Amino acid sequence: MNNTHIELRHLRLLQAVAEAGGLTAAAERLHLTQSAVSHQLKSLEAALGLPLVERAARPAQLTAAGRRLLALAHAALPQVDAALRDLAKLKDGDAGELRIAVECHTCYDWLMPAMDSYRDVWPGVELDLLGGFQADPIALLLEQQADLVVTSDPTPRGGVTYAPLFGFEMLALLPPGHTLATKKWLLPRDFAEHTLITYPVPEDRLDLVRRVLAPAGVKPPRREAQLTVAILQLVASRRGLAALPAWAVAPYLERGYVVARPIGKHGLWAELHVAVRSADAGRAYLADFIDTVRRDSFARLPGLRPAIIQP
Amino acid sequence: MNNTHIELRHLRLLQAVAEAGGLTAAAERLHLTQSAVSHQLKSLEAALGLPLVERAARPAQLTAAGRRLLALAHAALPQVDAALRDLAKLKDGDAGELRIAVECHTCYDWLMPAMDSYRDVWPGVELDLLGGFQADPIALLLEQQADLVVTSDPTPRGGVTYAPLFGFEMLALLPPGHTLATKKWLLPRDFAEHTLITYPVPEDRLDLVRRVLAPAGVKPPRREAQLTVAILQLVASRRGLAALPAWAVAPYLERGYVVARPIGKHGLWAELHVAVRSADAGRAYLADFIDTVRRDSFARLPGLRPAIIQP
DNA sequence: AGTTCGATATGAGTATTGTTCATGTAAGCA
DNA sequence: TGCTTACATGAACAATACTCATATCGAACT
Repeated sequence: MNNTHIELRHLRLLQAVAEAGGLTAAAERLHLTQSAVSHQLKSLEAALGLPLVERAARPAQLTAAGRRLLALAHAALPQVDAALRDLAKLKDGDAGELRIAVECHTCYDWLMPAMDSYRDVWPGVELDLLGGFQADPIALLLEQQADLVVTSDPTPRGGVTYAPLFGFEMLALLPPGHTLATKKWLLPRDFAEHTLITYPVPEDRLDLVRRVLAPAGVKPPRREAQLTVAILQLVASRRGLAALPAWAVAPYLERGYVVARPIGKHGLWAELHVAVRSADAGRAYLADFIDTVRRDSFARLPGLRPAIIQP
Repeated sequence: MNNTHIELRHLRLLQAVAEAGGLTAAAERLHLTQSAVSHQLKSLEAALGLPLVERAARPAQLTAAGRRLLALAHAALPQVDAALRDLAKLKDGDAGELRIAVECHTCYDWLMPAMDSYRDVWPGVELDLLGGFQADPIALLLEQQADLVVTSDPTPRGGVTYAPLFGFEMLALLPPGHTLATKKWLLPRDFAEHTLITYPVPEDRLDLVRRVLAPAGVKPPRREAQLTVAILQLVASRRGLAALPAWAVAPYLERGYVVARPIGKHGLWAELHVAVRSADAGRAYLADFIDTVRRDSFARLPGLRPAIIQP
């Protein structure tokens, strides 16, 4: 009689809709089509005899029934994950070594908290963060100096397996009150007359230069700074413009310290991936680290979207 | 990577296997074939890369991995049920009236505790137990005197909807040391020379008489008693034989007060069903009462099996 | 108003996966 | 050693989840 055939899939769906704020965005996160999400939600609502999502509102609002089911999802899904983790430990053991190399300056912002959550559930894994900027971190991987690399360039290489983390937007930063702040988004020529403030990395590693300015033939003067705060300080004091990931500047935007604009009409989007040795790809503690980072990032960082590029 | 596609279905399966003590028994409870259960379990084990059930042992033993997943099931499934109940309340309201009529003397044994658990989750429903033995309780249902009837006879009647509760075995009771106790099971003629002690109901309501003794032309003398303990006392003091549901006599068997034997090689099995007015069948508080009773009974009563008879 | 754009809905077709049916195999018990 | 009970297996079938292509809807902007 009360044969409501609800499944974990439905809970994950509802959670994704709530977190992503819409069916379409949820579909991307779940690696499904928008149609699949719509159909699935509809059939669930039909089975329950109750609407779960207020379709009109944006971002999509859950109904009272939807919120009750979401509460169930929040209670149950972590338990499921924990159980699967325990099973993985039963299978492969709960110890391991995980030396992480990062090729991106701002990545520490989200990597450190993610590592903290990870440590809680895999206390047996020895976590290490390799210091210093690495020119070719993938080499470290193959030389067994590192076990996991965070990179923005998932070009296939022998013996290396990539997994996508997320896509994020690079925002152009202007001092408050700057003339360009009147525009909704910036074009390559808007950078021409300004100094570009960047981390100390080669030009071909800068997405803004490589994918936007260079193709347009714009070559602004550059000035380098080591730290994110230093870059922001230089922008705020009108020494030039910069481009940083949305998540890295969100706190400064809130305080009005600098102003951000998309680069190009659709924005400049970049992605992060992790690389591991293919031989290690099956290890549970490694796979779960990647899951943890991804989950943690989507929960913590603003303006993420799923990665699209296939290695 | 860690894409273990586990679903609530799997948890319910594992719980059924653990409770029923075997794949075949679990299949019956889930209203599936044994084959389906075997396939499903196998695919789950393959997905996890771990065996969950020790097939050799009887009753089927869970492995460490199986026990971990079972723990998850015990934690998660009640939360799911609670959520579905809340949704049902959102949909249909949380109040109602539920007057229960019972046509079986021993049913109070399990009905009262089940009503107690039910009261906890549906405090808004007014529960009433109609007293006295009813000749035709279905009539009460149609006259709006009762809202739910427990019966062993689900013959279709207009305006009445039946739902199966469970099947149970009627055991013949002998005093300890009785000659018949040497047999593994009793045959109709074994009853011929003994007084049959029963509740005060017409003969055609006694399964033993109707389905076993009458067809064999055996007509033993009868003696009636109102209470279960009285019947047991009479058997123990060698005034005759009786037949009662296995669950009703289990505590007395443990203490060796009486001895029980199956009736016929395969035992005499009876079933209980509930009847509600078809107009009410959709009401959430009613449907959930039936679920509660069924769950509660299987958890509490020994030797149950799913009902087979279709109304 | 009309147009455009982003988001959701829908219907038909396909793919996947769950279930049954009909057997086969292994282990426990007279 | 047969008999019985429980589980496994493979092929056929059924259910259902997903995608593709397209329609509809609503808000924002001329």
